[in-house]
Formats: sequence, structure tokens, C-alpha cells
Amino acid sequence: MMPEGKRVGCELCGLWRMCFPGRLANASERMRRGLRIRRMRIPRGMMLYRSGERVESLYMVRSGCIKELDDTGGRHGSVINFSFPGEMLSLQCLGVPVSTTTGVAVEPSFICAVPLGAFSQMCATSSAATIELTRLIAKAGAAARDSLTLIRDKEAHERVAGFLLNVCGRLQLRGARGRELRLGMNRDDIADYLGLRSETVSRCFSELARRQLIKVRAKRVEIVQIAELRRVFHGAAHAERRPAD
Amino acid sequence: MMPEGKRVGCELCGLWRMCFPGRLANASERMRRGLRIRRMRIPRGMMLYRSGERVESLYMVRSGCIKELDDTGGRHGSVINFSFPGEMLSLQCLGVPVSTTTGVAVEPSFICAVPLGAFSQMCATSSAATIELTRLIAKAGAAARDSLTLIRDKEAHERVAGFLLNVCGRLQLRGARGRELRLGMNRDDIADYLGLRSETVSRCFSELARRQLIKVRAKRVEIVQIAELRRVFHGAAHAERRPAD
DNA sequence: CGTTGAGTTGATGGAACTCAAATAGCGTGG
DNA sequence: CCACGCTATTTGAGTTCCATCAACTCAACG
Repeated sequence: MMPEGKRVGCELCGLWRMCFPGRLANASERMRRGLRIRRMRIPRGMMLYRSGERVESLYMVRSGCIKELDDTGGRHGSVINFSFPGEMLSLQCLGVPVSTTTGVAVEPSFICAVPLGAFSQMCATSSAATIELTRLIAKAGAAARDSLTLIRDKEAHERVAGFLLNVCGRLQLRGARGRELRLGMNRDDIADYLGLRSETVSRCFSELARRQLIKVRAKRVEIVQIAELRRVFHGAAHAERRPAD
Repeated sequence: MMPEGKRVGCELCGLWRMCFPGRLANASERMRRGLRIRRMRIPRGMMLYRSGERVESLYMVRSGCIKELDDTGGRHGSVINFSFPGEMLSLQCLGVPVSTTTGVAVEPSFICAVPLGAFSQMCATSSAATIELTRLIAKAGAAARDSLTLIRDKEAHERVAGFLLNVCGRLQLRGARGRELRLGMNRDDIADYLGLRSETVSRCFSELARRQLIKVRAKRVEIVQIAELRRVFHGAAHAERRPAD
């Protein structure tokens, strides 16, 4: 299986506007500062970075999908987050010497790696970089809060609906065309992330499909009635069918 | 009801070493920079700041307890975090113009408020301040991850045990003497935070007390066998009593 | 065509929620 | 100081939701 995206230069990359260094300086300026961005191909299952190891780079996903694992977990879940194209990983590593999470590709992916040293140097000289960084960290914090409330306060159907809406929204931020999602991860990873079991995720998918809100074909999920899906997410009863609203 | 702490100057404050500005500059230097710290008395139930409003200050708890509420919640939980003496709130507000959470005192509290403007000015001139800030934000991120896994991957008994251990650890970081916790918040707030119902929290307390791991008297909880409590937290079976191990 | 692994579906039990009642704290006022 | 009333907390009984275990389907692949 090949990843969706192709290896292109940053200037041609559809993520250009989203790409962190791209917002700060153009290619020639980056060169001048010695900010060498590495592009890497990550096969499925490969670790991008490991918990306990020193993190020497910030990573950005160009294509594919990376899952962030928490290694403290015992019997249950360990997936903290999924990162989709245009999103960053390992932001939390800025404050601590070693990573507390592990990054693993759930499908073949292409990654940009920015050396942390050159990066923080850039932040030291450019206040714009610092501001941008702060903004990104704040956004990551807000996302973490969202996933906390999604998992803590919602029941299984709502979590699955929320997950689909979340992924859909994030992909559309990067100009994904339609309502059809390619979920790179398998059911176990989704269940892990949502604090459920894969059987439950599967049942929720089937139920939503039965109600015609989505169409499911393996890893491809099409959102048919996004408004109704949002109602499920916000706690509408399971089989509620009102005559006219 | 009066809060535990007394209003003292920062220099006499037991939190001096923990207090963020305290780590950066002494009192006279703060004055020179115009970094005027306000001290406020917050009665129980009062909002320190509101979701949707512009945040003009960073807050630190000197005594009492502040809960951070998420207003998006529907029927269920909204408590994102509790802040105990020596801890900061509203860190996430640095990147965004308006707060997305509401801070409410769960008991009468004393607060230090640092004006955000002067604060960021200080960060702009002092790289030590920026580093310290980054460290604090990273710590907040780690704490958020911990509470996510606590709530998602553990069952009720383990969550309650983890909560007690977490609070105990945080209070002891600030030199709390014994194993006796004064929980300022009520059972509903704890349940809300842990993604449970107050009845379940109560049952877990009772069960842990029955097993002699803790003693419960209303809002006072004494940790009797912290090692055993840690085992519960890490997933030891409920009534597991091994003959010899 | 058999194998393999992911995904789906069914049956059952357990953990936590819900509703309801009893009890304990705590402040107030006699 | 004690009785009172209010609220927070605890306890009990029944129900629901999801996990668990197991069987089955389906597609990919040699």
C-alpha cells in the first residue's frame, strides 16, 4: 500500500500554508539560518521517535497518519492522538529533555523533520516564531481538552460520531474534497483512542450506517448526513425519530 | 468557613519557590518592571474568570482550591482540572485571545493575579522567563495527558485511587505535612472530574475505607496504606488477597 | 483453494448509572 | 449547649451500557 501523498517540495506541498516553518520564512531564508528540513518516508508500524529517548526534531506529517502512544498504559489504551497531514507531533517535547510518548506510523507516511536545535535558535531570534509556537502549543492544549471531554463525558455512539466529525473537520481544513474519509488506522487503534473496544466501535459504525448517517466500507467511511451525525454527537437519543422538526 | 492559608507577602509565602514570578526576579526587580501582582480573596463559588471573556491575568493559587470548568459540556462533566496552592491557572490563555474555560473557587481561596501584558513583556526581554514559561506549559500538557489516561483507561476504583494519590503528591510537593488530605471540593466535583457519578465516588471511598487503605470523614481523607493504594491504582484486583507473594 | 488477518455480529455478564431512601455534617437560632 | 433544618454524603435495588468471549464473514494473497 502506498500513502496518498507524493513527495514534493515544500513550495508545491499542499500543506505549505499549514507548515510551521513555512509560515515563518521562505526557503532561502531557512537555508540561511541552517534550518535543514529532512524529509522521511516512514513505513507502516515504524517508530518515528521513542518514549524515553531524547527528541532531536519536531515532526510534521505530510501524508499518512502517525499515532502517538503512551507507554505507561497497562492492559488498556495507549493511543493519545492521531496526527494527520499538516499537523505537528512532539510539540510537548519542547519543555522536557526526553519524550514521554512514542510516535508510530499507522500507515506508510511522509514526514518533515525540523532539527530542534536550529529551531529553538530561530525562536530565540524571531519573536514571530515564538508567537507562532505559543499559538501552536495552545491549540494542542485545546485539542487535548476536547479529546478529554469527548472520552469522559460521552457514550460510545457519541464518541464515535465525535471522532468522525473531528477527523472530517481536520482533513477539510487541509482542503480534503468530499465527505469520504480514509481512516488510516484500524479499529483497534480507534477503539484504543476512544477508550472503547474494537467490537464496540464496529457496532457503532454499523448502527450509524443502518441509520443512513454514514457509509462504511472497511477503512473508507463516507459521511452522508453530517447534520444528523452532529446531533448524535451532541447527545440525541439513539433511535430518536421526530416527525417534523 | 475560612481558607486554610493566611494572607502573607510573597517572601513569607510558603509557595515562594513555586511562585512563577518569584523564580524569575525578586520583588524590587518586579516593581521596576511594573509587574504588579494583585492579591485577591475569592469566596466559594465565585468565578475568577469566565469562558468567552478576555483573560487579562495569569492566576496562581495561594490557598484554597480553584476548579476549571469547560462550558461546552451538556448533561455531563465539566470539571477539567483542580488547582491547588502553588499551582497556576489559565496558562492555556497565552496563545488565545479569550478563555475557553471558567475558573471557579470550590472553597474560599486566595489568589495572586499577574497582569498578562506586563508578563509577556517580561517574557520578551528575559529568555529565562520564556524558558520557564515553556517548562510550565509542557508540565501542564503532561498533566493533561495523565488525566486523560486516568479517565480513559482505568475503572472507577482505580480512578479514585489515582485521584487521591495525585492530590496527595501535589500537596506534598508544597510541604504538606502528613497523609491527611483536605479535599476542598465536594463529591459531585470529584465525580465530574473523574467521569463518574458522585454515588460511585462515594462507594469507592467506602470500599477503600473498608479495606483500611484510607480513612474518610466527610472532606477529610487520610491515606493509611499508600503502597496498597498505589497497587489499586495500578490495577490490582478488587479484593485480591494473596496468601504469600 | 486454503490460509490469514481484519472486521462484524451474537450472547452473556459485570461495572457503573439511575432512582430512591437513609444517614451524617454543619450552621443557625433558640 | 442542644435542637433543628438543610445539604452533602452514603447506602440500597434495579437497570443500562459496554466489555468479554466466541462464532462468523469477507477480502487479500500465496
